[in-house]
Amino acid sequence: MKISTKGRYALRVMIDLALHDSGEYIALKDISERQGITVKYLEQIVTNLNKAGFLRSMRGNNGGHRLARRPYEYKVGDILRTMEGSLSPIECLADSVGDGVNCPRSEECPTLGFWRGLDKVINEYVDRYTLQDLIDQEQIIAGGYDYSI
Amino acid sequence: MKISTKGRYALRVMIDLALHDSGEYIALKDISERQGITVKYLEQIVTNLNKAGFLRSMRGNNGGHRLARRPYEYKVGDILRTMEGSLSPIECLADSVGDGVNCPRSEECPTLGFWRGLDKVINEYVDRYTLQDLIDQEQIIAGGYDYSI
DNA sequence: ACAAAACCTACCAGAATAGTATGATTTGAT
DNA sequence: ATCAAATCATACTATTCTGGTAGGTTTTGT
Repeated sequence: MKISTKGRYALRVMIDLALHDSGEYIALKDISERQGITVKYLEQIVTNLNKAGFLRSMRGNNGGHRLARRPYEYKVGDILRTMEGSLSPIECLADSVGDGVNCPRSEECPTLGFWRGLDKVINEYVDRYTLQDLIDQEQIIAGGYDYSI
Repeated sequence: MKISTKGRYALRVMIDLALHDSGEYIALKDISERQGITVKYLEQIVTNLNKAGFLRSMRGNNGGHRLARRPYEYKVGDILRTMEGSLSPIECLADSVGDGVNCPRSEECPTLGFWRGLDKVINEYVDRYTLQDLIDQEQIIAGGYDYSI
């Protein structure tokens, strides 16, 4: 029941891109230095995010990546599902239909309802957060908002 | 983000034991036939459940296993955590402390709060259900309660 | 004594995870 | 035109996890 590094790192990449958004493209090299993730591994992650339409990328010199939309327009759930494939706790809820009826035991399965409920609370939770929410958290930690003044 | 077969099967074993509870010990062979899981694999699962104190087991002829308590006294979450080790979505929340502070980045981690929340909704959900709830579900499916009369 | 059953330990094949390696292609700047 | 920086594409690899299988030992009721 673990989120893979791809999912966790993807979130960090998106936050990094948002925090350093200056209109310019941001090179993986820069993200790598800040996040401590190798450029080669970042390439895999960024490729996924790119295919999902989350980024604008530019090849060549001075190329790089930047967010395609504004932070509050990304649901954390969408980012995670893109990387993880599905957040369903069991396989039969992860298929295209997603309601578990393709399992031969579904008719008589006493646990199906329970699993559907777990699937629901997980997905509803991750969809309650946007990238902006995580950035706000970062700002608070970094002292960006000092309410003590 | 998947529950392993061990966790899913354990739930089925517990339900099976509850439904066939006659005061006698129930042999793995019987559970195997009903659930379609090999005796050898069941041994692994039952060993875990036993160590957690969930079962009363008897060796030798006419031996077997039965529930140590009554179905409503088992939280589904306890059964799953026993088999999965932890239901935490990320490693740093799965340790003994369980609050993520042993990660060197925890101080500056903008996602920690988010992950803690996910951990919370998952564990709170699975702890809202008892084994009895799953059995009731089974009874309904099997037509055990026919309110139409 | 015997048979049935749990218990214990070890082994194994395949998949997933978490990367690493190599090189091709594109592009802006000089 | 050339060069360097960067993405893009593909392949490889080591380790761990998953989902079992196998063989033998011990216990116990009859």
